[in-house]
Amino acid sequence: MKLQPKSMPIDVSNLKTICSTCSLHELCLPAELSQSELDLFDRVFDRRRPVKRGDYLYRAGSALHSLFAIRAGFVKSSVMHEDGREQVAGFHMAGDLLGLDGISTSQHTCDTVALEDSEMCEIPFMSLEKLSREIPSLQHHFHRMMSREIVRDHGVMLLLGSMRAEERLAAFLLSLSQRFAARGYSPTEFHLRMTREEVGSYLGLKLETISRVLSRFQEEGLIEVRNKYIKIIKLEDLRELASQRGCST
Amino acid sequence: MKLQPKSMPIDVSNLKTICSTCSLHELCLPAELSQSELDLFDRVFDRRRPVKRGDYLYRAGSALHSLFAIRAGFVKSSVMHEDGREQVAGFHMAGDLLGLDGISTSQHTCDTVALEDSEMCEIPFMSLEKLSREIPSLQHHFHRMMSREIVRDHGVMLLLGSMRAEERLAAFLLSLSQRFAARGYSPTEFHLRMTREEVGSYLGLKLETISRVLSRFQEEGLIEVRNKYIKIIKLEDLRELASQRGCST
DNA sequence: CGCGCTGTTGAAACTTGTCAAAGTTTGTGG
DNA sequence: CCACAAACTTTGACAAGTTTCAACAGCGCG
Repeated sequence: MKLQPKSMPIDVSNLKTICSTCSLHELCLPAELSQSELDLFDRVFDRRRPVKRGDYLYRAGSALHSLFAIRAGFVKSSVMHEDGREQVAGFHMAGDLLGLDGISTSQHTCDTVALEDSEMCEIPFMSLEKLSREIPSLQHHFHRMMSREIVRDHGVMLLLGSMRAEERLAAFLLSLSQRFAARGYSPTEFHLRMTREEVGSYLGLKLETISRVLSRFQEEGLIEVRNKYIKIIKLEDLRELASQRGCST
Repeated sequence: MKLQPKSMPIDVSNLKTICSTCSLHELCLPAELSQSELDLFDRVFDRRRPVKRGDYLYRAGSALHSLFAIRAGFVKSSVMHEDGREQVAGFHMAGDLLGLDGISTSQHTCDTVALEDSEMCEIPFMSLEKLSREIPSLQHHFHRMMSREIVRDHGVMLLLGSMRAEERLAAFLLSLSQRFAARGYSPTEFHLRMTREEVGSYLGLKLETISRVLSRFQEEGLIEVRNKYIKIIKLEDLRELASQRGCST
């Protein structure tokens, strides 16, 4: 049995940096730009930055300089309690835009760390604002991405506020499945990049509960679990469990 | 004993519509604009719209036309489950900007309804985008307001994900207190505009739990409760209960 | 090859939800 | 302006779901 998901459809090492050739540009900030706009965009944002597992993109309290678009990899952002407890605020993958929390006060309010070796496009925020004054479709798309973040957060609030453990985990798995699918990976087989504890933090549950519910799902034949490997067997049943109450990780 | 909070510091009936004379413009979208920019802003956005208690500003699924800045009043927004359950996503008061969720897909994703007679400034979104291309400080302030919404949502996620009922309610009361104070009302005496059920929905708790915790707070002398009237007696103790884990309603 | 981190599982404790009943306030129509 | 109905709130007893504590197993990195 094959335990690894399909190999990555993007060969990072061969990619040119610029957006116009990036296979993500449909998902990412320059979506909807015309070729000439894209060229302009490229001229302004040509920074590419690899980050290793465990590297922080930014930390709560640090000044906002740039937003980061994920070119490849997997990232977690979390807010800290004063007492040291961590609440995971989101998991992010290729095409997602990070750092929006920092615009409000020009200081980041959460920590963002790579859960696997990743590659970012760094987008100086001042430049983005300037350029988006010149390119209306860029401006609009940026607004949509911020708004999408708000909608996503509402989904999480819904999940945390009114779903039981099983429902939360089902919604979480479905959300991952959809997001992987949108990026060309298998929607039914994938590796979790995060620990049970991080999943639990995100879903407002303890790691033991995550472990138990995953085991129960497996007993019921909904999924197959082996460590971080997940195979979704009965997608429809999972969907029913989550009651379609959309959550978008 | 006086059970009513101070009368409103803003006499709505005497206000002119335009932002330049609005006592909220420090809190609201045109914050940071110069006088000439403000005049320009006024020329574009002079719509003022009263809404009665129970009126919807917009509903999930409806097209985004305008954002709404609250001039006066109190508003609730909520997302609906398919099964009919409601999750309150936020409570909003004077100076808050509503409708940001609709930018993502040009369709609103939540319902927004007035909890008391209120007055809105309607801001056509297309015009806002256009104007913010011309006025960088407006553009930047708009971005900050969207970002603030994201930060606020993270605070709620933290609250829902890792605080117990008492902590959640303490944080909620403190947040209301701060927001009233910022608008010139008493930070220690106010009327809740929403029902226990709505508070519960927002905090991920049942209405009975809200009622019980409020009673317990009263027994412990932290607050005085009479129906919707709340008087905070031991602000510091409440703060400690909430562990300062900031939530911004 | 072993130590540490991660994950699994069980039993007991705790928090919150559910159900039910009664009291209170608010709004409406006469 | 009163009366009644509807909506909201409080409180208790009990049930359910989740966490806590603890022990142990497995995997992976050095």
